[in-house]
Amino acid sequence: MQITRAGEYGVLGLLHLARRGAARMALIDDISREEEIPKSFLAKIFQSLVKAGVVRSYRGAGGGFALTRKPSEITVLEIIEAIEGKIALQRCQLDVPDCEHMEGCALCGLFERAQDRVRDVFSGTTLADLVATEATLPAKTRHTRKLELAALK
Amino acid sequence: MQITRAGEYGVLGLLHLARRGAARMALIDDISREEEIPKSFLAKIFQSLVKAGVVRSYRGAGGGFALTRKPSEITVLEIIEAIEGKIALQRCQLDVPDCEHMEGCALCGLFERAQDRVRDVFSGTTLADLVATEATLPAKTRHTRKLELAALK
DNA sequence: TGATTTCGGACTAAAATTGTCCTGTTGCTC
DNA sequence: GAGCAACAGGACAATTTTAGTCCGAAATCA
Repeated sequence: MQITRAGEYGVLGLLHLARRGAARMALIDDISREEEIPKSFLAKIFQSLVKAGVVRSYRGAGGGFALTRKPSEITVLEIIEAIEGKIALQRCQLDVPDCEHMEGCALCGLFERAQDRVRDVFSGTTLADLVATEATLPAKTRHTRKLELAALK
Repeated sequence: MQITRAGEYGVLGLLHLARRGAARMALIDDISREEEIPKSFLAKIFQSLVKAGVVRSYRGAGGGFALTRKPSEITVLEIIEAIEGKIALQRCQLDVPDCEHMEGCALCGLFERAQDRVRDVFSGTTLADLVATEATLPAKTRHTRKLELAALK
């Protein structure tokens, strides 16, 4: 299992929330429009994040989503695993023992080490870190970036 | 892109060659039987490895495959990337600029760091290392392992 | 020549990804 | 409590990727 769009969109959506300050609410509709993520797909993704306790949802008029914690207390690992399940480079590494390789499985050990490095990186990065990084980068809108890419082709 | 069976089978196949000593040849047919990998799939995988210069092929009667270098000079990274292309956690990281995220793409930077850690692990491990690791592990045949797993269910 | 073995491309089935859609359910406000 | 606003959740569908299969051709050896 790798990082799919679902995971990417999830981080992007939460990043949106993190940017607008602590407990401010936002509508799925607004997030999807501003981040250019398909609305119904994002809605589905946020359901997982609610279940995982990363965001709270408020129904009804005036509702929306808000982070349950400070951005500095939410790691990227937590977000991605809430959406995609445990990160695994290989089926070897999944919960249920499902690997039936050769002797003792030297390969599984290797995959496990690689995967642990990935988890290290993701667990060591919070939403607050990403927001801070953004601030140091040239602020291009996603739309501008798209135009640039189109021009390259 | 993650590690698929193709990559796994490739490493397993080469490991088989590495175990039987330096330049000894082996038939696809034997490797596939002993490692329990579908033959025509493995054949296809080995074609990529030939192209990448990791193994040499000899056609005709008495032919087969042999490593072109010592197992200690062949890294797992090289094998996997020969088969699956460059390892990338996300389309962001692929050759062609294909990412069109928001401002400056803090996420892409993060994915890149994670992916670099994976490549570190794989480029730091050679076939010889894997063979050595196997020697320290309880030698179970793949078949035995399968039976154990079946018993767990 | 004939047996053996890889080469390479076309093809296919199954699974995962990436969505859409529709029918709730909840909660707010008048 | 009527009606609207917003999320919840399941069924469904299109596309892409994975995981192979198959077969004819080319090379090599005896």
